[in-house]
Amino acid sequence: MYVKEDDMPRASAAAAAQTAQDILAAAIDLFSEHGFSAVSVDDVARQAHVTRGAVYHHYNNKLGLFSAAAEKLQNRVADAVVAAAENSGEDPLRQLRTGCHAFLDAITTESAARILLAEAPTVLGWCQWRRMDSENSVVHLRDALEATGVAPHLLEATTAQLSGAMNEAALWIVEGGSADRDAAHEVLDRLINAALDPSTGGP
Amino acid sequence: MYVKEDDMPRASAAAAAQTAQDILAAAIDLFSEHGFSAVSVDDVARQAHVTRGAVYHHYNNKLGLFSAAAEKLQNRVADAVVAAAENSGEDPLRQLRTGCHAFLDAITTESAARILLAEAPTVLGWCQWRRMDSENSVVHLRDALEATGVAPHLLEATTAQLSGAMNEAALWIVEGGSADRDAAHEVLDRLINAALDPSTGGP
DNA sequence: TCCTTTACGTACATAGTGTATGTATCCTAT
DNA sequence: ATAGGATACATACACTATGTACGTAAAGGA
Repeated sequence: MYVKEDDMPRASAAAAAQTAQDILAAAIDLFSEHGFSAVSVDDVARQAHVTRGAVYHHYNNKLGLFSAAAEKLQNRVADAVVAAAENSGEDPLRQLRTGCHAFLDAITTESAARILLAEAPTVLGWCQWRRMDSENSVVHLRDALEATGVAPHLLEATTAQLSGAMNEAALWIVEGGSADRDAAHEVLDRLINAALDPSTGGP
Repeated sequence: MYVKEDDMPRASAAAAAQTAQDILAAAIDLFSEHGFSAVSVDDVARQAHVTRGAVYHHYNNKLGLFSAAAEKLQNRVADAVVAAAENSGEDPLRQLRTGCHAFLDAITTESAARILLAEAPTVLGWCQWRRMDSENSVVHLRDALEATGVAPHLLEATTAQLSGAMNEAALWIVEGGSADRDAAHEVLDRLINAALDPSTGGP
């Protein structure tokens, strides 16, 4: 026989939103620490002080839960990037630079790196991940590169490779220490310049 | 009751090696097409015309099977890269360039991209993957960058970000068409130059 | 106050992993 | 040559995790 721990009325609309939020927070916490497959829905439920039924009610399956977690983290990162870029003035090149460095800093904090960079592409599958990433994060990079005058036929390829470089740099920073962070930013500056300067192309 | 399809003596040493190879081939095929979690050990066993028992005998669990598959593909790619680099003469810069382009071409063929770039880091976990990748693939890039005179304090960061750029480029090529391939190679050349030329550093 | 909807909790069906066990064949030592 | 272990599988079973069907109680509008 199940007995409610707290006698607070859990079924009101506000309370329901709160439990959904609790579940999501627990999911982000556990997924970022142990990875998708090593975390069971029951684990998430326990950490959120609910049963699996509640999880399946708010998020229709385990993938939905993970997807929601990834989207939440992605929005946080994107917000930080956009805010930094907008605060850096009008020059598109300066905005690009600032945005890239802000991305590196934002994604290496609050355990976003593992979920967003390592697991999301695999767990969600490429099509869904690409769509999510394109709509939220990469699109800003693409637009910034376009604004600074990257050759149109290289725009997509440049976006992809610069994005890949930043993602790998982020994972490398997370794994290493803060000394690595400075080096990563320095190398990133070089790559940004290369992406912009046509004179450096070709052998 | 199970009846052997072929009456060939399956238990000899050579035959055992053959079935192990068959199982690995089936695993590579299925994992690359459907992904790790969507493929069951039973699926692999069926495709290799054995039972799950044989799979668990040769590879002690599902992760071991995947690990073996990844290692095999990685060796193939590494061989192609080394061969191309050695055929390109003595100049370390030319070797670096040739090797990078060879990597991009090798990893985008024979379905290595999905297993090695998308799934392996997640499935195997970062520590094991990093170790495997460092010992086989990234180490060549690192050595080549070192030979061309990259600043020591930026060597690791440069290796990571260039590697990340190439990996993302590979996934982008696989997803797109052959027109994308040319653009990817062109952008990659720019990034390589940037990694080498100190004058492009800083804002 | 009734009635539908929401928000959960519970029980079960199913699938997939790993392991224990059985058996036939190979290999080696005597 | 043969006995005895080791190898190469196949089979059966236990356990875990997912998802779903169902039950219940409270919320909120009619």
